[in-house]
Amino acid sequence: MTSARNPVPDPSAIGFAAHDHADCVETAIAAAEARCAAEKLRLTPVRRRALEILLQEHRAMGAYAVLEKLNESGFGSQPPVAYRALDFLVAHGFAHKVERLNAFVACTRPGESHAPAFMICRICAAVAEAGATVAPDALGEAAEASGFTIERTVVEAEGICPACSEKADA
Amino acid sequence: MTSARNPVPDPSAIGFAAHDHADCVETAIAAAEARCAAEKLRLTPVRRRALEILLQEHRAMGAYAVLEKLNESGFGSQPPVAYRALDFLVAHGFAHKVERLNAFVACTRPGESHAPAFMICRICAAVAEAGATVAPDALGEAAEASGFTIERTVVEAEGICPACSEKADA
DNA sequence: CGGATAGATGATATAAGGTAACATGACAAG
DNA sequence: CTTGTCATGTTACCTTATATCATCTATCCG
Repeated sequence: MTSARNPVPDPSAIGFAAHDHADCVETAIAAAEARCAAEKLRLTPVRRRALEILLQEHRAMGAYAVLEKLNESGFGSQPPVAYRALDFLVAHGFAHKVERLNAFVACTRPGESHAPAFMICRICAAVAEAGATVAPDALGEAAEASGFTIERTVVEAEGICPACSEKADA
Repeated sequence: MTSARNPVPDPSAIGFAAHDHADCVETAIAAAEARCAAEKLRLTPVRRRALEILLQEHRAMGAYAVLEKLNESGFGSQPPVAYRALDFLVAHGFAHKVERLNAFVACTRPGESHAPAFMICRICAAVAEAGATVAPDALGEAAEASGFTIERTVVEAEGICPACSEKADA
């Protein structure tokens, strides 16, 4: 489904800007290890590999795509394997789920407090995580007024990324 | 899936507050008809019925639940029937998709400009559409800075609704 | 009127996403 | 060493979503 909309996803799809990619994978893994050690979380082989996969691909991936890669690395090939690993990563802020795409991305700001906001290209499915917290105050007020307790907020903007925008002009 | 999480959804689930429901269905349908006439949109029987269904149920419904109801009304029973009708409603702002639940709700503010924001109860799956526009400025700025063109923004807050909150206290 | 075109519907088939439930294995605490 | 907890693996299955092709209907235009 995602892949149908996105036959040739831009492999450098995150952030809409060039960056030193090789480096960021290692850094992120190291950071994750440190944090898991500190918080007594268990970054098991499957989970670690799942995070590596998301970091390496560096774009939104469906659970089944992750599963396939996990399987290539010698882990189980059944859906729950991937979903459990991804659930762990999401639960602890190492990754996010992009609801709009039913897909997952590695978090680009490990450690920071989390109300992730995404910009999703409708054409190439590239995903960028926006900077600092972006959650709307107005929503908090509305929630308070009605007695609703917010635990998590998801913000996803759909539109056109710079690259596809240029192509359209041409 | 939704129904597994939500075996007994609160039937008066929208807005977290009592309201005159019988009335609002008719009003909304009439408004939709008027707008379709004005904008030369075709509110065909299937589409109209789909909107009625969403309005009557007055909560987030999966496409297949809508399909079932459509079928009871004498329309086709295959998925595309429901998805097409729902796509039309969403495209023109008569309904919204709640990404988090893979479900659809009738819009509670027909006519107003749309950057819908939802509050979703993690326990009973009730959904409330927040009032006025709630889209975060910070995101707009981030987008502009990176050259991303926003076309639509989705805001979904997960948490606990007043009713479930009370139950938890007891 | 009559044909062309565009949009809507119907039906078939299949892809993709997601979970429940149960069995096994690793490991630390008592 | 055994009990409890958490992670993994596997089976089976359910839900959500789309592609595709055929048909129908309305509208526009000559």
